[in-house]
Amino acid sequence: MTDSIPTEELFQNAGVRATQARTAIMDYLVESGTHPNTEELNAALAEKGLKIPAATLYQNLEKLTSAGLLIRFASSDGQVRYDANLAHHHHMICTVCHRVADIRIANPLSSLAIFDARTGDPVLRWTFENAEIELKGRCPDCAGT
Amino acid sequence: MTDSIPTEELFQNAGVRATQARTAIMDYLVESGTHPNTEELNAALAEKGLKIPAATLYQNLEKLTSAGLLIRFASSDGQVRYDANLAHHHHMICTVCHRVADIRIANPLSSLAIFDARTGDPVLRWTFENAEIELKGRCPDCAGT
DNA sequence: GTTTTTGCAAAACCTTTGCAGATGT
DNA sequence: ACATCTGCAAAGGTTTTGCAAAAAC
Repeated sequence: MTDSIPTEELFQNAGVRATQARTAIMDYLVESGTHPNTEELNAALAEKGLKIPAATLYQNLEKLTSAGLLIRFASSDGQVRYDANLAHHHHMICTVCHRVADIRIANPLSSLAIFDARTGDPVLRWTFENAEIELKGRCPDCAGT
Repeated sequence: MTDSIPTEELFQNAGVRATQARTAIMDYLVESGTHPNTEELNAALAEKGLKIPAATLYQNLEKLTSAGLLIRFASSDGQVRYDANLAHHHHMICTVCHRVADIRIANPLSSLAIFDARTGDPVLRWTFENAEIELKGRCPDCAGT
């Protein structure tokens, strides 16, 4: 785990101005470690007393994403989500409480036994670049229920 | 590979009427083995001379999905896509030509070495249900370029 | 003949854009 | 002071809804 760099400094290094809305968005994503969509993000900030207009929110998310301070991705349900964890990682999603945990999978891609789903033949002639893996299951709190 | 069941029969078993648009959608997805979004699907059917209004297309995709004849999923770019391959499988996407291949991964979930991306600790206390894996790389045709 | 589906038009929804005033550097 | 950002209003694109005519069973 890396030491956290102050948000101000992050913004300065990236050439992005430190405005109230922007700082709040970034801080929330870093501190909560969550992966909200715009609606969830807006709700979370509203609870903290910060109402950000839709246009401003979208503009900031675009800015922070293109500046490389956030990652934008889509979960398998199609929701566009934002993530302050820039290191390559995967997600594990609780099917009960929908908690999302960031995970690292140590197995190398080359250890995967990949077959063509139609023919059953091994898939040999592709070159692999990366994988996005979404695991679903029950988190410790929900596993017992 | 299972033998293909006639579309008419599939519809009858699922209690879904066999209309022209619906049959064309289903046949196209089965025959092409592709995973189009609505726009691509509409374009493909238009090329075959079948122009389906947006409302009808959406209604049919919803009907076929809820009847269990199609699977709806979102690729990591956020596009909602439809798939007539009902067997559990994953996708491998060419980063050059965007071809999508259906793949099966033989390794059991339990063989994955999963660590918490924040703490580095092994993730032990979750129960796993399934995984959605999207591999990216280059297909045989594009690997050489 | 009854129920479902089509396909038009309208509505709802999410995201982007234009721009004047406010804010950050 | 200058460039950027905010936030309102308006536009754009996609998906859903209402409903009368058409088609399927």
